[in-house]
Amino acid sequence: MADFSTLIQAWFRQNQRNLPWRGINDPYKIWLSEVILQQTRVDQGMAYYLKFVETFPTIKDLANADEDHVLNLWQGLGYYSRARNMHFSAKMVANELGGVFPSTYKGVLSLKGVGEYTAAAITSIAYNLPHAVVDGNVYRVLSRYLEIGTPIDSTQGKKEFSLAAAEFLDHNNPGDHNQALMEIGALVCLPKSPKCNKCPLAQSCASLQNNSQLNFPVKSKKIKVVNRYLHYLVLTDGENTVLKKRTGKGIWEGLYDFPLIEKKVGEELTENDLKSEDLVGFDFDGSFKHILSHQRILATFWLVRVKRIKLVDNQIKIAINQVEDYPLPQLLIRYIKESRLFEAD
DNA sequence: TATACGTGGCG
DNA sequence: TCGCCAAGTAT
Repeated sequence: MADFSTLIQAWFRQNQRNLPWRGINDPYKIWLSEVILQQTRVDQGMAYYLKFVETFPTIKDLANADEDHVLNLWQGLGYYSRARNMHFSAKMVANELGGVFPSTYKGVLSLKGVGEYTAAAITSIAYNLPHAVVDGNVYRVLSRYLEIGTPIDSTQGKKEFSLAAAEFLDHNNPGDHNQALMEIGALVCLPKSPKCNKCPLAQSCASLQNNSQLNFPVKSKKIKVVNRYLHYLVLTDGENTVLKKRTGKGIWEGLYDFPLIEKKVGEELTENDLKSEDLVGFDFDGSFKHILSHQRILATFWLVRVKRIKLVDNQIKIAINQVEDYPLPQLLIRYIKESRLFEAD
């Protein structure tokens, strides 16, 4: 009987998707694709990859870009630290490594935003180095194939799955092996309804034999969701509106939004929250529920009319038809699309 | 080690 | 509607 890696690679040759980052060995583009695909589906990331490659064809182009430009291209994809870290690392490669992308596992791992998974993916695919990837797909395939019940979000689990993945690795073709395993996870060994009748590992899969597929992988931690109540102040003097860059450590760091006031449950916005002698009046202008991984945001938008806009801190004033120049959270993009205030001319 | 970090699709 | 999931990393 053919061994594990032979089976998955034969399947991969026949069934892999035709993706723009396949069949290349430019470490920069492979790096970009891997970062985009962190916690992100191919369908969602594809357009972003194409945009990035077109706008920044080389790591040097990315290094020379403004952060706002990079974040603007990333707008709508989420997990914006990926873009900030990649930009930071590109500048580091350009300025401190002579523009040469690192060629060892440790060197790649040292880049900001690159962890064990991404370092293994880049070095195995671009350089044919024997490092096994362990991602969500690998956890799912291997936990079912071997019926490993150790929680994948535990230290012990990470250790066990890394060991198992390394034992199966084809040292002659680590890149193809890694991509084949992940592709099976993405196309066949699905979380809810695995297509075991199409799986190249069906003959030897423990979960298929015992019909235990849906019991794996095991996770121990549960996500708890908290509610947040954000009141956005859309300050306008009839022509311009105030935008503010988010510099704090929290969500949407580096993106722009309106000045906002956060309230507790049941608390309402009052005129005291606005306190401007130039205040003409304010009106409710819409309310959105925005679901995030760990929080449920209830956003209320207030159209605040003032005689003239006075800027404070690092606020900037924008013409109402120029919001597209700034990277914004998806929540605000949705609001702007639905609000009459930002209609172009 | 536990938590924060986005968005969109699916059953 | 809601919880889970999707090629993880930083702190």
